Amino acid sequence: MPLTARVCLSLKSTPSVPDAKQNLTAEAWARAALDAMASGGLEAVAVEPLARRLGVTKGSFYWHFANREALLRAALALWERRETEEVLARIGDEADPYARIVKVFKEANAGYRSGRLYLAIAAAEDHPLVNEFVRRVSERRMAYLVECYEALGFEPTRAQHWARFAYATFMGNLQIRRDTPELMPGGPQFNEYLKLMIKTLIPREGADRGAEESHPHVVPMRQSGGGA
Amino acid sequence: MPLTARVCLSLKSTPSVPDAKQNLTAEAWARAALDAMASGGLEAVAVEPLARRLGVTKGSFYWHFANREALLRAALALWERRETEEVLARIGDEADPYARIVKVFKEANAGYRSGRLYLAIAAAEDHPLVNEFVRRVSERRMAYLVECYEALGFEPTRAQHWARFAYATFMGNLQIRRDTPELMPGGPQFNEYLKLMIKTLIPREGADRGAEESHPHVVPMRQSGGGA
DNA sequence: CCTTGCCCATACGCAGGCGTACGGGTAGAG
DNA sequence: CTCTACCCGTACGCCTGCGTATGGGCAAGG
Repeated sequence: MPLTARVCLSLKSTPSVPDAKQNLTAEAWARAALDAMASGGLEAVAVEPLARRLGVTKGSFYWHFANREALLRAALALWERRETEEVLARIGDEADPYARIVKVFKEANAGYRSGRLYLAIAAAEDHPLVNEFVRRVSERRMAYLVECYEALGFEPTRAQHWARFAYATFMGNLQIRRDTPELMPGGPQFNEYLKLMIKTLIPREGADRGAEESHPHVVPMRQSGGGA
Repeated sequence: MPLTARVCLSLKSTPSVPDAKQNLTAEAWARAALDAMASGGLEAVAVEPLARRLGVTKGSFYWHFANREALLRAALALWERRETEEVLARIGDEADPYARIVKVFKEANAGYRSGRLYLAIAAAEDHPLVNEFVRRVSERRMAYLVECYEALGFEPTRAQHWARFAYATFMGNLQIRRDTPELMPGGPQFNEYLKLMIKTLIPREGADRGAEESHPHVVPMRQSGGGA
């Protein structure tokens, strides 16, 4: 009954066209698991519902994975890979630390889908495996922000404070957008809100006032051992 | 076998002493449900595990509640009551809006238990019943903050922006403390962090600079015709 | 003592998810 | 054509949680 157009694609390239009913890959299961997670949390990553959604049965699943935890591990690994790759791909080539933080901000407030997924995964921090991945991703994000603030001329401690402050604001905005979207404005109001946060969370050392529209490049301070 | 010390306490007073094995009340079930929720999320609110934890069987539960959803409703109602009561009790008598926001901040960053519970409940926004309660609580909190910022002299739109900003920071700090507690400093470092957020999130209209240690009371502006 | 009402234990059927055993079908190699 | 490896369907047992039916213990009231 199945079409059986044997392709057997490796893990490095996404099929891009699911082609109705090809043979499933482990990554297809992992992607479906992430989708389910974004929708219904960790508990939604169940073998039989996923199999139904993919149009197959458990027989397929237990061929690719040893058990449910293996699927979770694969899904979380895929998520971690996406996070780091996307972040590095979109804002990694930006030299100016100010513009980097701004980009992070706009990405964080624009990509609702990835934010929702993050909240869903983070909500299951009880699970030790999940906790491990969440820790790595969060610490990496924070470290990136700390670097940005240090490149702006802040000493390490204050850079950590500002980075934590900014990261907390990202996360909180995600929560607000998910739980009470009517409290998050749209259109020009949102742009005002965004500008307020950016202006507030990226202060210039010593002087807070001046330059509302233009964000002049700040000369990074030498910080003892390493340059920015 | 049970001690059977008939007391039959009403819903308005907590027993204060569980006394080993009294007859359970509906509120005792609701409190247990909130505890389970804070630990394991919405899925942890299961009848049989809760019964085991309370030392009884399902027979007790289905005497007090019609079904699981009724327990959820009672638990969420208890949560909402606690939230509003506690907030109003602790910072309701403060006249100065600046001090009110500061108190909100310190409470939000101090009470980790209630924050964890909030995150656990908010993580189940899929559930329509949960969503309803989360919306009410969040909107009430936001409205309170908006009032504070308006009392500080901000026009409504900017007051909403600042309130949302501050609220997002609260929520984000909760997330950070839960997911990556090692990124949240303790002791004097935390006080520095707190002071930075307070100083940044409660600006004085027009002038951002000045008064690092002393926070002078700002005269609230009349906002009939629109201030700022 | 007996009745009534409150609170709970026991036992059952049902549904859904996990993991396993086993068989079948297809494609490619020979 | 046959054999083999790969991928998946089917069927089963197990566990856990939901909801119900039913009975029983205990205290208060008569």
